[in-house]
Amino acid sequence: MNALKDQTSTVRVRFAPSPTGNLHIGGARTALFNWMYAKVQNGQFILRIEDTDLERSKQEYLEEIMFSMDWLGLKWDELYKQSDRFDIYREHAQKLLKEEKAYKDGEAIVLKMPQMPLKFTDLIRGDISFDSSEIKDQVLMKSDGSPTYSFACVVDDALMNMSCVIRGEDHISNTPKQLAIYYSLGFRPPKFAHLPLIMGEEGGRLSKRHGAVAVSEYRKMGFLPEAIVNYLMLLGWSPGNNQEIIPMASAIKNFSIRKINKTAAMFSMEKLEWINAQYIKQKDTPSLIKLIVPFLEAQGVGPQKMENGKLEQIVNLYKGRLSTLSDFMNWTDFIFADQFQLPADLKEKFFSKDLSKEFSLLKERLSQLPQFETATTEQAFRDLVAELGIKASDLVHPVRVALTGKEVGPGLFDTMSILGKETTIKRLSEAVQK
RNA sequence: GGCCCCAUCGUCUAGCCUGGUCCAGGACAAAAGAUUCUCAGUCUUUAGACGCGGGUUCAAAUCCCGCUGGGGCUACCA
Repeated sequence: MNALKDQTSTVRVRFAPSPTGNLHIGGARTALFNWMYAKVQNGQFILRIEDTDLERSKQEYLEEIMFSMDWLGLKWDELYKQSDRFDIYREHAQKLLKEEKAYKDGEAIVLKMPQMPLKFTDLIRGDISFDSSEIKDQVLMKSDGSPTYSFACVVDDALMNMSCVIRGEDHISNTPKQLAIYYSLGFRPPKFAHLPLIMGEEGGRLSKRHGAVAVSEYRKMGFLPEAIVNYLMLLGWSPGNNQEIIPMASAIKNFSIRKINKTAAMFSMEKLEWINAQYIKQKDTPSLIKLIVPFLEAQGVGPQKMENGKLEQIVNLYKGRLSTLSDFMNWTDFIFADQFQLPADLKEKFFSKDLSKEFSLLKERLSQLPQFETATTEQAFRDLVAELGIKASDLVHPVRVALTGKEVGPGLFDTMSILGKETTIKRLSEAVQK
């Protein structure tokens, strides 16, 4: 009914990355919390590219950031680039100059720090105040005509009608400087919420020296976007019902900025992997296949090796043991490889004793089977070991090694069934003649 | 150094606002057992925390102060 009132009460939040690198996992979490907050409040989520540093900003990073956000499912309602808005910043700086709230220093325009209490109520931390006498005059426009971070940020947040600025804790100390800019410009500051930082496993802020930090790296490692998002939201927030695997719909339902905690959280690859494994197990096989195929292709596995029913059988068998999609490759390489080399250490461990008699008997029995499937191969195998008077496990392990080149893996008879009669027999022969 | 933020199991956290229901709950990791041809998975179980010191109070993980520890900022980077 009242358009103006509606306008001002609308929740508008933003994520403002700088395209000087790929989307960082910490940035992704900031984006996620902003996005969730917008969803809960039925507001808008804005993506603003802070590319005022012309030197370091790169188009490829910009594209990568948008791609990764999209991949994570964080869709934005509006998009801005600060490099398109230099005129606006210049105008506002000129205004401050005219009003003598700023002065020139060479070509640069510098804000006279007003002497006033610079305090705000952080939605997560409560009241925070600074003494403005401790803060020096702030450069607004650099000598090269580009705006500084704080200035562009304030002008944009004000002009874009942000209701709340949700960002990392590292910006707490920037807030008083920005508050001074808001007041000098005559703008009303938004609300602020400063998120706890994500730390690396050895402490300190999460950075490249701790391993992968870019969302794209996690994608390439075979993490699912749902799992990354799920893990990230658990860093500093909890739905409060002991739930760990949280579907987005229920996360949004339970989300509240008040429930975000203040403590920095250490990033744990192990927990991320566990969550990823849970999501993989939850997937139905056809969708999982779709996700795995690109990884197979990247390994040079041709489509002729991915026949419909076959791949489904394989994926079903290995689904429960995957932490990441790329794990699938490590488990199943022996299925897709034409050539098969038995690792020397395993050869030594399992075939120093002569097994040619057992192996040829097994080959004989297996080749006679009219139906080569899990149940029939197992029956044939068990009959044979009973006749030979040996323990099943005495033969199971060498046979697994012969077929897969690995000591561990799923049930032997499932493995045989996937390999098929021909390959199974061929590998049994090769193992004993080697 | 100055300013600012933070402090529950090894890690992520619930509880703290509105003190008693908490000899502190869950999850990851760890250990043990069950299942099985191995490993993984699954199920069951065990171990494991309120940083320290002062207050306030009949009562403190919860409120207050100090210390210690960790983190951030201190750029014409964002």
